[in-house]
Amino acid sequence: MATCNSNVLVFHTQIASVMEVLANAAVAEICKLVDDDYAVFRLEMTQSQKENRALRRKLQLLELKVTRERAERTTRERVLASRPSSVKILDRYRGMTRGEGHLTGGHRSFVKHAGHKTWRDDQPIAIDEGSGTSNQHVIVIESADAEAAGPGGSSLVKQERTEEDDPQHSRDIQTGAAAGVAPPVATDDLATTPQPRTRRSITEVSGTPKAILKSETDTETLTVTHRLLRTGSDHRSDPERLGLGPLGSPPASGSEYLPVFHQSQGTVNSLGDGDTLDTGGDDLSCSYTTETEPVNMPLGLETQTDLSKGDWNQYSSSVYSEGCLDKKGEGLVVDEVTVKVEGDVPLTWNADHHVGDGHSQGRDFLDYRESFETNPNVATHSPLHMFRDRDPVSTSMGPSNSQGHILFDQVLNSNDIARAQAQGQGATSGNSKEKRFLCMFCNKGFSCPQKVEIHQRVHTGEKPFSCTQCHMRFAEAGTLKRHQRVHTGEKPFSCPQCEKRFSHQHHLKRHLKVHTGERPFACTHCEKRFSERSYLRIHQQKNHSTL
DNA sequence: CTGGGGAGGGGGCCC
DNA sequence: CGGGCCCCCTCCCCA
Repeated sequence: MATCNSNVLVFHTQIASVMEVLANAAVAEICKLVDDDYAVFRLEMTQSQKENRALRRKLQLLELKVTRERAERTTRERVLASRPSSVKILDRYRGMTRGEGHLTGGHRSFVKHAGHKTWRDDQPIAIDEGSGTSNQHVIVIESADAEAAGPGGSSLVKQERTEEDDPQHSRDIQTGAAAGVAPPVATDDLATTPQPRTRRSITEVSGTPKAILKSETDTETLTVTHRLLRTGSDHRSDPERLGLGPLGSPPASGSEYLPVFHQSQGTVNSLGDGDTLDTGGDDLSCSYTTETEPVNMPLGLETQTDLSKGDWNQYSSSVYSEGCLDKKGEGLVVDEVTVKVEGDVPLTWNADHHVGDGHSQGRDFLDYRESFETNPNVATHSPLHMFRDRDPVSTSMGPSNSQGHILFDQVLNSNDIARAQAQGQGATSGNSKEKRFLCMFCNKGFSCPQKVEIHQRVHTGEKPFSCTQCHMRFAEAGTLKRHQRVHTGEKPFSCPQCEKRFSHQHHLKRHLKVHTGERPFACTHCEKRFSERSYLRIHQQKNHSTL
Protein backbone atom coordinates (compact mmCIF):
# COMPACT_ATOMS: atom_id res chain seq x y z
CA MET A 1 0.00 0.00 0.00
CA ALA A 2 2.80 2.26 0.88
CA THR A 3 4.55 1.43 -2.37
CA CYS A 4 1.40 2.24 -4.29
CA ASN A 5 1.12 5.61 -2.63
CA SER A 6 4.71 6.29 -3.41
CA ASN A 7 4.21 5.62 -7.11
CA VAL A 8 1.18 7.83 -7.26
CA LEU A 9 3.17 10.65 -5.68
CA VAL A 10 5.96 10.26 -8.18
CA PHE A 11 3.46 10.19 -11.02
CA HIS A 12 1.87 13.41 -9.85
CA THR A 13 5.21 15.02 -9.58
CA GLN A 14 6.09 14.07 -13.13
CA ILE A 15 2.76 15.34 -14.41
CA ALA A 16 3.27 18.62 -12.65
CA SER A 17 6.66 19.09 -14.20
CA VAL A 18 5.36 18.25 -17.64
CA MET A 19 2.51 20.68 -17.21
CA GLU A 20 4.90 23.39 -16.18
CA VAL A 21 7.05 22.83 -19.22
CA LEU A 22 4.04 22.89 -21.45
CA ALA A 23 2.75 26.03 -19.85
CA ASN A 24 6.04 27.79 -20.28
CA ALA A 25 6.18 26.77 -23.87
CA ALA A 26 2.70 28.05 -24.46
CA VAL A 27 3.46 31.35 -22.80
CA ALA A 28 6.58 31.75 -24.85
CA GLU A 29 4.73 31.06 -28.03
CA ILE A 30 2.00 33.51 -27.14
CA CYS A 31 4.50 36.20 -26.38
CA LYS A 32 6.22 35.57 -29.62
CA LEU A 33 3.01 35.87 -31.54
CA VAL A 34 2.12 39.06 -29.76
CA ASP A 35 5.49 40.58 -30.46
CA ASP A 36 5.29 39.68 -34.09
CA ASP A 37 1.87 41.11 -34.46
CA TYR A 38 2.87 44.19 -32.59
CA ALA A 39 5.81 44.72 -34.82
CA VAL A 40 3.65 44.38 -37.86
CA PHE A 41 1.14 46.71 -36.37
CA ARG A 42 3.77 49.29 -35.60
CA LEU A 43 5.13 49.04 -39.06
CA GLU A 44 1.73 49.58 -40.52
CA MET A 45 1.11 52.49 -38.21
CA THR A 46 4.35 54.12 -39.18
CA GLN A 47 3.63 53.71 -42.82
CA SER A 48 0.20 55.16 -42.37
CA GLN A 49 1.57 58.12 -40.53
CA LYS A 50 4.08 58.78 -43.24
CA GLU A 51 1.42 58.58 -45.83
CA ASN A 52 -0.70 60.97 -43.89
CA ARG A 53 2.12 63.45 -43.64
CA ALA A 54 2.86 63.18 -47.28
CA LEU A 55 -0.74 63.76 -48.17
CA ARG A 56 -0.99 66.70 -45.86
CA ARG A 57 2.07 68.23 -47.37
CA LYS A 58 0.78 67.81 -50.84
CA LEU A 59 -2.46 69.36 -49.84
CA GLN A 60 -0.74 72.36 -48.38
CA LEU A 61 1.44 72.78 -51.38
CA LEU A 62 -1.56 72.77 -53.56
CA GLU A 63 -3.28 75.34 -51.42
CA LEU A 64 -0.26 77.57 -51.43
CA LYS A 65 0.07 77.22 -55.11
CA VAL A 66 -3.50 78.24 -55.64
CA THR A 67 -3.07 81.23 -53.38
CA ARG A 68 0.06 82.20 -55.10
CA GLU A 69 -1.37 81.99 -58.53
CA ARG A 70 -4.28 84.08 -57.47
CA ALA A 71 -1.96 86.71 -56.11
CA GLU A 72 0.07 86.64 -59.26
CA ARG A 73 -2.91 87.31 -61.37
CA THR A 74 -3.73 90.27 -59.24
CA THR A 75 -0.27 91.59 -59.46
CA ARG A 76 0.08 91.24 -63.16
CA GLU A 77 -2.66 93.68 -63.59
CA ARG A 78 -0.79 96.19 -61.54
CA VAL A 79 2.67 95.65 -62.72
CA LEU A 80 3.98 97.70 -65.53
CA ALA A 81 4.07 96.03 -68.87
CA SER A 82 7.73 96.19 -69.44
CA ARG A 83 10.65 96.52 -67.18
CA PRO A 84 14.31 96.44 -67.78
CA SER A 85 15.86 93.46 -66.23
CA SER A 86 19.51 93.25 -66.74
CA VAL A 87 20.43 93.49 -63.16
CA LYS A 88 19.32 91.57 -60.22
CA ILE A 89 18.51 92.89 -56.92
CA LEU A 90 19.17 90.62 -54.12
CA ASP A 91 17.97 91.43 -50.73
CA ARG A 92 19.48 90.46 -47.60
CA TYR A 93 17.54 90.26 -44.48
CA ARG A 94 19.33 89.54 -41.38
CA GLY A 95 17.64 88.48 -38.30
CA MET A 96 14.54 87.36 -40.02
CA THR A 97 12.67 84.65 -38.34
CA ARG A 98 11.27 82.43 -40.89
CA GLY A 99 7.63 81.90 -40.83
CA GLU A 100 7.04 84.88 -38.66
CA GLY A 101 6.50 87.10 -41.59
CA HIS A 102 8.58 89.96 -40.47
CA LEU A 103 12.07 91.08 -40.33
CA THR A 104 13.83 91.97 -37.23
CA GLY A 105 16.16 94.52 -38.54
CA GLY A 106 19.64 94.90 -39.74
CA HIS A 107 18.75 93.74 -43.15
CA ARG A 108 20.81 94.49 -46.06
CA SER A 109 20.32 94.08 -49.67
CA PHE A 110 22.48 94.40 -52.60
CA VAL A 111 22.40 94.36 -56.28
CA LYS A 112 24.16 91.90 -58.34
CA HIS A 113 24.56 91.78 -61.98
CA ALA A 114 22.91 89.11 -63.93
CA GLY A 115 25.93 86.96 -63.95
CA HIS A 116 25.99 86.68 -60.23
CA LYS A 117 23.31 84.74 -58.57
CA THR A 118 24.53 84.63 -55.12
CA TRP A 119 22.50 85.22 -52.08
CA ARG A 120 24.11 86.24 -48.97
CA ASP A 121 21.43 85.59 -46.55
CA ASP A 122 18.61 83.29 -45.99
CA GLN A 123 15.23 84.71 -46.43
CA PRO A 124 12.39 84.26 -48.77
CA ILE A 125 13.13 86.18 -51.85
CA ALA A 126 12.30 86.14 -55.45
CA ILE A 127 14.40 87.33 -58.23
CA ASP A 128 12.89 88.94 -61.18
CA GLU A 129 14.43 87.54 -64.23
CA GLY A 130 12.01 89.20 -66.43
CA SER A 131 10.50 85.91 -67.28
CA GLY A 132 7.29 86.79 -65.65
CA THR A 133 7.00 84.17 -63.02
CA SER A 134 10.51 83.51 -62.09
CA ASN A 135 9.89 83.67 -58.49
CA GLN A 136 11.32 81.49 -55.90
CA HIS A 137 10.70 81.04 -52.29
CA VAL A 138 12.99 79.55 -49.85
CA ILE A 139 11.16 77.50 -47.39
CA VAL A 140 11.80 76.00 -44.08
CA ILE A 141 10.42 72.58 -43.55
CA GLU A 142 10.62 70.60 -40.46
CA SER A 143 13.07 67.82 -40.74
CA ALA A 144 10.57 65.26 -39.63
CA ASP A 145 8.25 66.26 -42.35
CA ALA A 146 11.01 66.42 -44.78
CA GLU A 147 11.58 62.78 -44.42
CA ALA A 148 8.06 62.01 -45.35
CA ALA A 149 7.73 64.72 -47.87
CA GLY A 150 6.50 63.69 -51.19
CA PRO A 151 8.31 64.17 -54.45
CA GLY A 152 6.95 67.65 -54.78
CA GLY A 153 8.24 68.76 -51.49
CA SER A 154 11.38 66.79 -51.30
CA SER A 155 13.17 68.91 -53.80
CA LEU A 156 12.11 71.93 -51.93
CA VAL A 157 13.36 70.58 -48.72
CA LYS A 158 16.53 69.67 -50.33
CA GLN A 159 17.09 73.13 -51.57
CA GLU A 160 16.37 74.64 -48.27
CA ARG A 161 18.73 72.39 -46.50
CA THR A 162 21.42 73.09 -48.93
CA GLU A 163 21.03 76.74 -48.37
CA GLU A 164 20.97 76.46 -44.68
CA ASP A 165 23.96 74.26 -44.64
CA ASP A 166 25.87 76.85 -46.45
CA PRO A 167 27.93 78.49 -43.80
CA GLN A 168 28.35 81.56 -45.86
CA HIS A 169 24.70 81.92 -46.47
CA SER A 170 25.32 81.84 -50.10
CA ARG A 171 22.88 80.22 -52.34
CA ASP A 172 22.32 79.84 -55.93
CA ILE A 173 19.21 81.29 -57.27
CA GLN A 174 17.72 79.32 -59.99
CA THR A 175 15.48 81.91 -61.31
CA GLY A 176 13.20 81.06 -64.05
CA ALA A 177 14.01 77.44 -63.59
CA ALA A 178 10.64 76.74 -62.20
CA ALA A 179 9.31 75.76 -65.57
CA GLY A 180 6.88 73.02 -64.99
CA VAL A 181 7.60 73.03 -61.37
CA ALA A 182 5.35 74.57 -58.90
CA PRO A 183 6.84 77.52 -57.12
CA PRO A 184 8.67 76.17 -54.19
CA VAL A 185 6.75 76.95 -51.15
CA ALA A 186 7.35 75.71 -47.75
CA THR A 187 6.59 76.58 -44.26
CA ASP A 188 7.95 75.69 -40.95
CA ASP A 189 4.55 75.46 -39.51
CA LEU A 190 1.94 73.57 -41.34
CA ALA A 191 -0.75 75.03 -39.22
CA THR A 192 -0.01 78.51 -40.37
CA THR A 193 0.04 78.87 -44.04
CA PRO A 194 2.46 81.61 -44.89
CA GLN A 195 0.63 84.33 -46.59
CA PRO A 196 2.65 86.69 -48.62
CA ARG A 197 2.63 89.86 -46.69
CA THR A 198 4.86 91.99 -48.69
CA ARG A 199 4.77 92.79 -52.26
CA ARG A 200 7.70 94.27 -53.87
CA SER A 201 8.62 94.57 -57.41
CA ILE A 202 12.18 95.28 -58.04
CA THR A 203 13.18 95.97 -61.49
CA GLU A 204 16.71 96.48 -62.08
CA VAL A 205 17.90 98.52 -64.84
CA SER A 206 21.13 99.09 -66.42
CA GLY A 207 22.57 100.30 -69.55
CA THR A 208 20.18 102.98 -70.51
CA PRO A 209 20.71 106.38 -69.07
CA LYS A 210 17.17 106.54 -67.91
CA ALA A 211 17.25 103.23 -66.32
CA ILE A 212 15.15 103.03 -63.30
CA LEU A 213 15.70 101.11 -60.23
CA LYS A 214 12.21 100.69 -59.20
CA SER A 215 10.87 99.48 -56.00
CA GLU A 216 7.22 98.91 -55.99
CA THR A 217 6.14 97.63 -52.73
CA ASP A 218 2.87 97.22 -51.10
CA THR A 219 3.51 96.29 -47.59
CA GLU A 220 2.88 97.44 -44.16
CA THR A 221 4.91 100.16 -42.57
CA LEU A 222 6.96 101.39 -45.31
CA THR A 223 9.51 103.94 -44.68
CA VAL A 224 11.45 103.59 -47.72
CA THR A 225 14.80 104.95 -47.49
CA HIS A 226 17.41 105.22 -50.04
CA ARG A 227 20.80 105.03 -48.73
CA LEU A 228 23.52 106.19 -50.83
CA LEU A 229 26.51 104.86 -49.23
CA ARG A 230 30.03 104.71 -50.11
CA THR A 231 32.15 101.69 -49.94
CA GLY A 232 35.15 103.48 -48.72
CA SER A 233 35.98 103.82 -45.10
CA ASP A 234 36.14 107.53 -45.25
CA HIS A 235 33.09 108.81 -43.51
CA ARG A 236 34.18 112.31 -43.44
CA SER A 237 31.83 114.59 -45.17
CA ASP A 238 33.22 116.66 -47.88
CA PRO A 239 32.18 117.92 -51.21
CA GLU A 240 33.80 115.04 -52.93
CA ARG A 241 31.67 112.68 -51.02
CA LEU A 242 28.68 114.44 -52.36
CA GLY A 243 29.88 113.94 -55.77
CA LEU A 244 31.24 117.40 -55.82
CA GLY A 245 34.69 118.01 -56.80
CA PRO A 246 36.68 120.20 -54.55
CA LEU A 247 35.25 123.63 -54.82
CA GLY A 248 33.11 123.18 -57.75
CA SER A 249 34.86 120.63 -59.77
CA PRO A 250 32.69 117.96 -61.23
CA PRO A 251 32.32 114.78 -59.33
CA ALA A 252 34.87 112.19 -59.93
CA SER A 253 33.70 109.79 -62.48
CA GLY A 254 35.29 106.87 -60.84
CA SER A 255 33.69 107.33 -57.54
CA GLU A 256 32.93 104.31 -55.57
CA TYR A 257 29.71 105.54 -54.19
CA LEU A 258 27.06 103.00 -54.01
CA PRO A 259 23.38 103.44 -53.95
CA VAL A 260 22.19 101.45 -51.07
CA PHE A 261 18.72 100.42 -50.38
CA HIS A 262 17.88 99.15 -47.05
CA GLN A 263 15.08 96.86 -46.28
CA SER A 264 14.12 97.84 -42.89
CA GLN A 265 10.91 96.21 -42.15
CA GLY A 266 8.38 93.86 -43.39
CA THR A 267 8.55 90.51 -44.95
CA VAL A 268 9.83 90.85 -48.36
CA ASN A 269 8.78 88.41 -50.91
CA SER A 270 10.36 89.72 -53.93
CA LEU A 271 8.47 89.45 -57.06
CA GLY A 272 9.28 89.85 -60.57
CA ASP A 273 6.99 90.49 -63.39
CA GLY A 274 3.81 88.88 -62.51
CA ASP A 275 5.23 87.55 -59.39
CA THR A 276 3.11 88.77 -56.66
CA LEU A 277 2.81 88.25 -53.06
CA ASP A 278 -0.16 89.82 -51.61
CA THR A 279 0.76 92.01 -48.77
CA GLY A 280 -2.11 93.81 -47.43
CA GLY A 281 -1.21 97.41 -47.23
CA ASP A 282 0.09 100.08 -49.45
CA ASP A 283 2.16 101.55 -46.83
CA LEU A 284 5.51 100.36 -47.61
CA SER A 285 8.38 100.04 -45.42
CA CYS A 286 11.04 99.10 -47.70
CA SER A 287 14.44 100.40 -47.48
CA TYR A 288 16.83 98.19 -49.10
CA THR A 289 20.42 98.22 -49.80
CA THR A 290 21.68 97.69 -53.21
CA GLU A 291 25.21 96.95 -53.80
CA THR A 292 26.56 97.32 -57.20
CA GLU A 293 29.67 96.01 -58.54
CA PRO A 294 32.31 98.48 -59.35
CA VAL A 295 31.15 98.46 -62.89
CA ASN A 296 29.70 101.60 -64.18
CA MET A 297 26.05 101.22 -63.75
CA PRO A 298 24.21 104.40 -64.35
CA LEU A 299 20.86 104.20 -62.87
CA GLY A 300 18.00 106.33 -61.92
CA LEU A 301 16.16 105.72 -58.80
CA GLU A 302 12.51 105.77 -58.54
CA THR A 303 10.87 104.47 -55.55
CA GLN A 304 7.19 104.19 -55.62
CA THR A 305 6.87 104.31 -51.99
CA ASP A 306 4.82 106.35 -49.75
CA LEU A 307 7.38 108.91 -49.05
CA SER A 308 4.81 111.55 -49.46
CA LYS A 309 3.82 110.85 -45.94
CA GLY A 310 7.13 112.09 -44.75
CA ASP A 311 9.32 114.91 -45.58
CA TRP A 312 12.70 114.83 -46.93
CA ASN A 313 14.29 115.24 -43.60
CA GLN A 314 12.42 112.36 -42.26
CA TYR A 315 13.24 110.48 -45.29
CA SER A 316 16.85 111.19 -45.05
CA SER A 317 16.80 110.64 -41.38
CA SER A 318 15.67 107.14 -41.74
CA VAL A 319 18.13 106.75 -44.43
CA TYR A 320 21.01 107.77 -42.40
CA SER A 321 20.09 106.42 -39.10
CA GLU A 322 19.61 102.88 -40.07
CA GLY A 323 22.85 102.24 -41.65
CA CYS A 324 25.24 99.79 -40.24
CA LEU A 325 27.95 101.56 -42.11
CA ASP A 326 27.59 104.57 -39.99
CA LYS A 327 30.53 105.61 -38.10
CA LYS A 328 29.19 106.11 -34.69
CA GLY A 329 30.88 108.04 -32.05
CA GLU A 330 29.48 109.31 -28.87
CA GLY A 331 26.07 110.31 -29.93
CA LEU A 332 27.32 111.10 -33.32
CA VAL A 333 26.80 109.28 -36.50
CA VAL A 334 28.48 110.29 -39.61
CA ASP A 335 27.44 108.56 -42.68
CA GLU A 336 27.44 109.00 -46.30
CA VAL A 337 25.06 110.56 -48.67
CA THR A 338 26.40 110.11 -52.03
CA VAL A 339 24.97 109.66 -55.39
CA LYS A 340 27.07 108.18 -58.01
CA VAL A 341 26.37 109.75 -61.28
CA GLU A 342 28.33 108.94 -64.26
CA GLY A 343 28.22 110.68 -67.49
CA ASP A 344 25.21 112.78 -68.07
CA VAL A 345 22.83 110.32 -66.66
CA PRO A 346 20.10 112.20 -64.93
CA LEU A 347 19.42 110.89 -61.56
CA THR A 348 15.77 111.05 -60.94
CA TRP A 349 14.15 110.95 -57.62
CA ASN A 350 10.70 110.68 -56.50
CA ALA A 351 9.45 114.12 -55.93
CA ASP A 352 7.95 113.35 -52.62
CA HIS A 353 11.35 112.92 -51.24
CA HIS A 354 11.98 116.58 -51.24
CA VAL A 355 8.99 118.74 -51.08
CA GLY A 356 7.49 117.60 -47.88
CA ASP A 357 9.74 119.41 -45.57
CA GLY A 358 8.31 122.41 -43.96
CA HIS A 359 10.99 124.92 -44.40
CA SER A 360 14.61 124.23 -44.38
CA GLN A 361 14.86 121.73 -47.11
CA GLY A 362 13.04 123.87 -49.53
CA ARG A 363 15.50 126.58 -48.96
CA ASP A 364 18.28 124.26 -49.63
CA PHE A 365 17.02 123.26 -52.96
CA LEU A 366 16.10 126.73 -53.83
CA ASP A 367 19.52 127.98 -53.14
CA TYR A 368 20.82 125.17 -55.10
CA ARG A 369 18.89 125.98 -58.12
CA GLU A 370 19.19 129.69 -57.96
CA SER A 371 22.87 129.57 -57.66
CA PHE A 372 23.11 127.08 -60.38
CA GLU A 373 21.55 129.32 -62.87
CA THR A 374 23.79 132.19 -62.02
CA ASN A 375 27.00 130.57 -61.09
CA PRO A 376 29.08 129.62 -64.05
CA ASN A 377 31.28 127.51 -61.86
CA VAL A 378 28.65 124.93 -61.47
CA ALA A 379 29.23 122.13 -63.82
CA THR A 380 26.50 120.09 -65.31
CA HIS A 381 27.70 117.14 -63.34
CA SER A 382 27.23 118.87 -60.11
CA PRO A 383 24.79 117.72 -57.52
CA LEU A 384 22.80 120.72 -58.39
CA HIS A 385 22.20 119.27 -61.72
CA MET A 386 21.10 116.15 -60.07
CA PHE A 387 18.78 117.95 -57.78
CA ARG A 388 17.32 119.89 -60.58
CA ASP A 389 16.47 116.69 -62.21
CA ARG A 390 14.64 115.56 -59.21
CA ASP A 391 11.19 116.37 -60.15
CA PRO A 392 9.57 117.39 -56.94
CA VAL A 393 6.12 116.61 -58.13
CA SER A 394 5.85 114.30 -60.99
CA THR A 395 7.31 110.90 -61.02
CA SER A 396 8.45 111.08 -64.54
CA MET A 397 11.94 110.11 -65.20
CA GLY A 398 12.75 112.79 -67.62
CA PRO A 399 15.56 115.17 -66.94
CA SER A 400 14.52 118.64 -66.08
CA ASN A 401 10.86 119.08 -65.78
CA SER A 402 9.58 122.54 -66.16
CA GLN A 403 6.43 121.80 -64.30
CA GLY A 404 8.43 120.39 -61.52
CA HIS A 405 10.48 123.50 -61.36
CA ILE A 406 7.42 125.63 -61.08
CA LEU A 407 6.15 123.63 -58.26
CA PHE A 408 9.60 123.44 -56.95
CA ASP A 409 9.70 127.16 -56.64
CA GLN A 410 6.35 127.20 -55.01
CA VAL A 411 7.57 125.30 -52.07
CA LEU A 412 10.43 127.62 -51.53
CA ASN A 413 10.48 130.60 -49.36
CA SER A 414 10.83 133.88 -51.08
CA ASN A 415 12.91 135.16 -48.23
CA ASP A 416 15.32 132.41 -48.92
CA ILE A 417 15.58 133.46 -52.49
CA ALA A 418 16.52 136.92 -51.45
CA ARG A 419 18.90 135.62 -48.91
CA ALA A 420 20.54 133.30 -51.35
CA GLN A 421 20.94 136.04 -53.85
CA ALA A 422 22.19 138.42 -51.25
CA GLN A 423 24.66 135.92 -50.02
CA GLY A 424 25.96 135.19 -53.41
CA GLN A 425 26.23 138.72 -54.59
CA GLY A 426 27.39 140.11 -51.34
CA ALA A 427 30.11 137.61 -51.04
CA THR A 428 31.57 138.45 -54.34
CA SER A 429 31.42 142.12 -53.89
CA GLY A 430 34.66 142.94 -52.29
CA ASN A 431 34.96 141.44 -48.88
CA SER A 432 37.93 142.92 -47.19
CA LYS A 433 38.98 139.59 -45.79
CA GLU A 434 40.64 137.09 -47.97
CA LYS A 435 37.57 135.10 -48.73
CA ARG A 436 38.90 133.64 -51.86
CA PHE A 437 37.17 130.31 -51.41
CA LEU A 438 33.88 130.65 -53.12
CA CYS A 439 30.82 128.59 -52.83
CA MET A 440 30.23 126.87 -56.09
CA PHE A 441 26.54 127.50 -55.80
CA CYS A 442 26.17 131.04 -54.59
CA ASN A 443 29.65 132.47 -54.97
CA LYS A 444 29.73 133.33 -51.34
CA GLY A 445 33.25 133.74 -50.18
CA PHE A 446 34.92 132.00 -47.26
CA SER A 447 38.31 132.16 -45.76
CA CYS A 448 39.07 128.49 -45.89
CA PRO A 449 37.94 125.45 -47.83
CA GLN A 450 36.46 123.79 -44.78
CA LYS A 451 34.04 126.63 -44.34
CA VAL A 452 33.07 126.39 -47.93
CA GLU A 453 32.51 122.74 -47.48
CA ILE A 454 30.24 123.31 -44.54
CA HIS A 455 28.46 126.13 -46.21
CA GLN A 456 27.77 124.17 -49.35
CA ARG A 457 25.76 121.76 -47.33
CA VAL A 458 23.18 124.48 -47.32
CA HIS A 459 22.83 123.91 -51.00
CA THR A 460 23.43 120.22 -51.21
CA GLY A 461 21.30 119.30 -48.28
CA GLU A 462 23.99 117.08 -46.96
CA LYS A 463 23.59 116.34 -43.29
CA PRO A 464 26.33 114.06 -42.26
CA PHE A 465 25.77 114.34 -38.54
CA SER A 466 23.16 112.03 -37.23
CA CYS A 467 21.70 111.86 -33.79
CA THR A 468 21.84 108.47 -32.21
CA GLN A 469 18.80 109.14 -30.09
CA CYS A 470 16.51 110.05 -32.92
CA HIS A 471 16.63 110.27 -36.64
CA MET A 472 17.50 113.89 -36.83
CA ARG A 473 20.39 114.84 -38.98
CA PHE A 474 22.40 117.99 -39.15
CA ALA A 475 24.81 119.66 -41.42
CA GLU A 476 27.04 120.83 -38.62
CA ALA A 477 28.46 118.99 -35.69
CA GLY A 478 27.70 121.84 -33.36
CA THR A 479 24.07 121.76 -34.30
CA LEU A 480 23.93 118.11 -33.53
CA LYS A 481 25.59 118.68 -30.20
CA ARG A 482 23.10 121.34 -29.39
CA HIS A 483 20.26 119.16 -30.51
CA GLN A 484 21.29 116.37 -28.23
CA ARG A 485 20.39 118.54 -25.30
CA VAL A 486 16.87 117.76 -26.28
CA HIS A 487 17.49 114.18 -25.30
CA THR A 488 19.75 114.78 -22.36
CA GLY A 489 17.63 117.54 -20.92
CA GLU A 490 20.69 119.60 -20.43
CA LYS A 491 19.96 123.30 -20.07
CA PRO A 492 23.23 124.95 -19.34
CA PHE A 493 21.96 128.49 -19.68
CA SER A 494 20.18 129.69 -16.59
CA CYS A 495 18.49 132.99 -16.03
CA PRO A 496 19.95 134.92 -13.08
CA GLN A 497 16.62 136.60 -12.51
CA CYS A 498 14.23 133.70 -12.27
CA GLU A 499 16.36 130.59 -12.30
CA LYS A 500 14.89 129.50 -15.54
CA ARG A 501 17.13 127.39 -17.62
CA PHE A 502 17.48 127.09 -21.34
CA SER A 503 19.18 124.79 -23.75
CA HIS A 504 20.00 127.60 -26.12
CA GLN A 505 22.01 130.55 -25.13
CA HIS A 506 19.97 132.66 -27.41
CA HIS A 507 16.90 131.53 -25.59
CA LEU A 508 18.31 132.89 -22.40
CA LYS A 509 19.18 136.12 -24.02
CA ARG A 510 15.75 136.37 -25.45
CA HIS A 511 14.22 135.50 -22.14
CA LEU A 512 16.16 138.19 -20.34
CA LYS A 513 14.12 140.73 -22.21
CA VAL A 514 11.17 139.60 -20.17
CA HIS A 515 12.89 140.94 -17.11
CA THR A 516 14.38 144.00 -18.67
CA GLY A 517 11.27 144.89 -20.63
CA GLU A 518 13.41 145.59 -23.60
CA ARG A 519 11.42 145.92 -26.79
CA PRO A 520 13.76 147.10 -29.41
CA PHE A 521 11.61 146.22 -32.39
CA ALA A 522 9.01 148.86 -33.10
CA CYS A 523 6.29 148.65 -35.68
CA THR A 524 6.60 151.38 -38.22
CA HIS A 525 2.86 151.41 -38.77
CA CYS A 526 1.76 151.64 -35.18
CA GLU A 527 3.36 152.30 -31.90
CA LYS A 528 3.66 148.72 -30.85
CA ARG A 529 7.00 147.43 -29.85
CA PHE A 530 8.23 143.91 -29.57
CA SER A 531 11.08 142.15 -27.97
CA GLU A 532 11.75 140.00 -30.99
CA ARG A 533 12.00 140.77 -34.63
CA SER A 534 9.89 137.78 -35.46
CA TYR A 535 7.13 139.11 -33.25
CA LEU A 536 7.21 142.36 -35.11
CA ARG A 537 7.13 140.63 -38.42
CA ILE A 538 4.17 138.51 -37.43
CA HIS A 539 2.44 141.52 -36.10
CA GLN A 540 2.94 143.40 -39.31
CA GLN A 541 1.81 140.50 -41.37
CA LYS A 542 -1.36 140.19 -39.40
CA ASN A 543 -2.22 143.80 -38.92
CA HIS A 544 -0.44 145.75 -41.58
CA SER A 545 -0.20 143.35 -44.44
CA THR A 546 -2.34 145.60 -46.64
CA LEU A 547 -0.24 148.63 -46.03
C1' DC B 1 -14.67 130.72 -29.20
C1' DT B 2 -11.24 133.30 -31.53
C1' DG B 3 -7.33 136.03 -32.55
C1' DG B 4 -3.23 138.51 -30.95
C1' DG B 5 0.73 138.44 -28.34
C1' DG B 6 4.17 136.39 -25.15
C1' DA B 7 7.16 132.74 -24.08
C1' DG B 8 9.73 128.99 -25.11
C1' DG B 9 11.66 124.94 -28.01
C1' DG B 10 14.29 123.73 -31.75
C1' DG B 11 16.88 123.90 -36.16
C1' DG B 12 19.67 126.65 -39.80
C1' DC B 13 23.37 129.26 -40.61
C1' DC B 14 27.22 132.48 -40.15
C1' DC B 15 31.14 134.39 -37.62
C1' DC C 1 33.83 124.51 -31.60
C1' DG C 2 31.23 127.88 -29.40
C1' DG C 3 28.71 132.09 -29.79
C1' DG C 4 25.28 134.50 -31.89
C1' DC C 5 21.38 135.46 -34.54
C1' DC C 6 17.89 134.08 -37.48
C1' DC C 7 13.67 131.66 -38.35
C1' DC C 8 9.67 128.60 -37.60
C1' DC C 9 6.70 126.38 -34.67
C1' DT C 10 3.87 125.37 -30.62
C1' DC C 11 1.77 126.36 -26.36
C1' DC C 12 -0.34 129.40 -23.32
C1' DC C 13 -2.66 133.50 -21.74
C1' DC C 14 -5.84 137.07 -22.28
C1' DA C 15 -8.93 140.45 -24.27
